[in-house]
Amino acid sequence: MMISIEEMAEQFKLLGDKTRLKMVSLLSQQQMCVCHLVELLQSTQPNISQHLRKLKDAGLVVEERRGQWIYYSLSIEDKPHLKDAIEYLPKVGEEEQGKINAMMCE
Amino acid sequence: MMISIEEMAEQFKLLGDKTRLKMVSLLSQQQMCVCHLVELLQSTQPNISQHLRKLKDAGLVVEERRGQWIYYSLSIEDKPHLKDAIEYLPKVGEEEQGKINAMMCE
DNA sequence: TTATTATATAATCAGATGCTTATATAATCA
DNA sequence: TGATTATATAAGCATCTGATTATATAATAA
Repeated sequence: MMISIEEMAEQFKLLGDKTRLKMVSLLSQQQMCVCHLVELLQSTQPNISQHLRKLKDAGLVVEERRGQWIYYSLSIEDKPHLKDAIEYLPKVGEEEQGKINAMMCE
Repeated sequence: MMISIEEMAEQFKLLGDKTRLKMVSLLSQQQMCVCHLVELLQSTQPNISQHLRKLKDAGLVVEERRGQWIYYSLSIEDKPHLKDAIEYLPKVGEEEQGKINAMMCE
């Protein structure tokens, strides 16, 4: 089934917010829980949760609970139009990557 | 110069509206003047003009006057992240293509 | 010149959007 | 059990956005 132009517009709209696009960029490198995104994006937990909800409703991310934490990961294997675009997103800098590594090892 | 994530978000936001995405889809096949888009999208002239203005401000389209008409065409050769995504846009159907051909020959 | 056609711009407005604050739910720990 | 931690949801609000209507500008035709 071919994707409709309306559905594609909805997906682009989700990427059209810099907070969400940054989230997608981070999740394209590795799965993360909400608290990781809150810290990396210097935002609030409800704000990140609400953005994740929108991404999840559109099928762009999937969640997986592990104890208290819920890990989110990108789900775009079946969305080539997004996959290509996301590959052009700037990668995180060294400093930020350091923060990510530190968080992931805790 | 690498494109920033903010700039990419701005561009995705422009594609995140179904009227504009349809315009981009049509312009990806051939250049058109405002009146063509108005007819094909069954919209009003000011509405189409204002969407074109936003696309132009972001550098996604360029204009070229020919007499009374101003032809717009897509300008994404230098934007690979958009180019790939746009190639996945559904192509117009036979009926619509017929309308386009008829308009272009007048 | 005046009338017509094509396009742009401005003003308005209803509805959508993103963020904050407060609260609820769920898992874990003591 | 109660306390803590992680996450989700709901309400409120200021801002943004897309569409309409009215008007302005520019090119062409009579």
